[in-house]
Amino acid sequence: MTARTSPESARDIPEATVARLPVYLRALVTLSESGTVTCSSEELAVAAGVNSAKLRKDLSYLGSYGTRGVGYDVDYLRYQIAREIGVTQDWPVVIVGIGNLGQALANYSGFRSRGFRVVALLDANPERHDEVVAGLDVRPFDHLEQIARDHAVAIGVIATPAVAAQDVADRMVACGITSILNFAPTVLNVPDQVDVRKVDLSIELQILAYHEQRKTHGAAT
Amino acid sequence: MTARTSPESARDIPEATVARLPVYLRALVTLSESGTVTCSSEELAVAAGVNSAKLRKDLSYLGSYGTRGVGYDVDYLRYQIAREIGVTQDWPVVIVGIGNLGQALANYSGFRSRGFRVVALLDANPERHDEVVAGLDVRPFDHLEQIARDHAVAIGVIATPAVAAQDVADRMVACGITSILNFAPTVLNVPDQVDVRKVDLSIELQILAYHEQRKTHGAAT
DNA sequence: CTTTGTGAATGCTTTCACAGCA
DNA sequence: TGCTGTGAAAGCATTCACAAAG
Repeated sequence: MTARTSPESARDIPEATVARLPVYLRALVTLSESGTVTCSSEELAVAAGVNSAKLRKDLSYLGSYGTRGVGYDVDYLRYQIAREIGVTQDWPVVIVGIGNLGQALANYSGFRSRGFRVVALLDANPERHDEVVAGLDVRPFDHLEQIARDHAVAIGVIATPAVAAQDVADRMVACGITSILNFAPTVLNVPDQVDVRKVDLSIELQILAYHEQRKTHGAAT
Repeated sequence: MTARTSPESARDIPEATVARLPVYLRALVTLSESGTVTCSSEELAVAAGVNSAKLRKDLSYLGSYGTRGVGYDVDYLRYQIAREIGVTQDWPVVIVGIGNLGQALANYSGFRSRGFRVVALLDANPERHDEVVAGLDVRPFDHLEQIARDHAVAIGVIATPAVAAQDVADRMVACGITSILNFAPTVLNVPDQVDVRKVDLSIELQILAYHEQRKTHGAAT
């Protein structure tokens, strides 16, 4: 029953809205870079691929950042959303499992430009410890504890094979990491206070296959 | 009560359920490989990381494949779900954009083992056309039309930079591809009959960052 | 007159709780 | 008895439609 004397963004934002805020932020960055100063909810909605009623409802959870009859100031709204998400600061991140996918993640420039900094790459396989990926040494998994402490890492990325993922998650949790992005195709068991998000490439394809099957089934002409 | 003479999988399955079927399938494969013959909804739910009421409700949309008092036959249910999703057949897939991520996807063994076959790798950059990735030649993007026709490709994967993604999507649609998995951080505009699913790595991290920010803020005890 | 912000209505999803069957 | 399958209830999310504000 935490009595929060809340500073101001204590409104609780629905999960569905939280998941869309980064999309709005991306659209705003694009608009800003193209020199757009002001935009209506309709324009931003199109850029973000949602409908404008939903966009306005989502933004209303953050506060009243628009002007009636005019729209939103692109840079102002961009800042407010970035602040709400928490990407005005930089988040240190470790990636564990430097196979093909781990390397791709390490090289992904989109992280750095969006508030994340990869501080270490770890792999259990000693043969990889020679390598340098994306300008970082690949280090032994055992270094996790020290790295997590030194850099105050709160977010970990798991890109190992499925069998290793639970062990890695356990070790991350033991090191005080409380947010995990899991690319391994397995369910992770973690304590309640730890957030896990999963990205499963083949699950996404399977969802597409389901709908595809339905299409070719029904109409054919 | 519905008197269904219907061809059999004509029930319409809620989208939220469709998205979980691949997770159940994966859990069933694991159970099957570990020699489990029968499992209760509770056991399967734990393996899939959901609660058992949700699992049973989800399965009820497919039909009555369990036995009261006993549970589910692992292999039988596994087959029924695979059939419902449409992964008893093989789906030919093309990957466009063979950078770090595209290479990782091309090498990902989880596709082949789960009903998908990568039939071609395409890239617009001529410098890449020498390379062989995952046993496949990297071919010019212009070959898309012919490849799509020859292999009856229905599913395309976009792993290009954001600026190229819409063009690639347009070309895919023109070639008759009706399902797209998009890894580029941009919104795609496609006709209604085309399904798009997106995977955005930095959006996932941003969602974690939002919750992380809340944790370190509020309670400490 | 334009466009936001938001109650109210609608539509989905999850959870409950128990009847029905093995 | 034990566990599935499912109506009914509760909880979320989206959409509507309009009052309020500039």
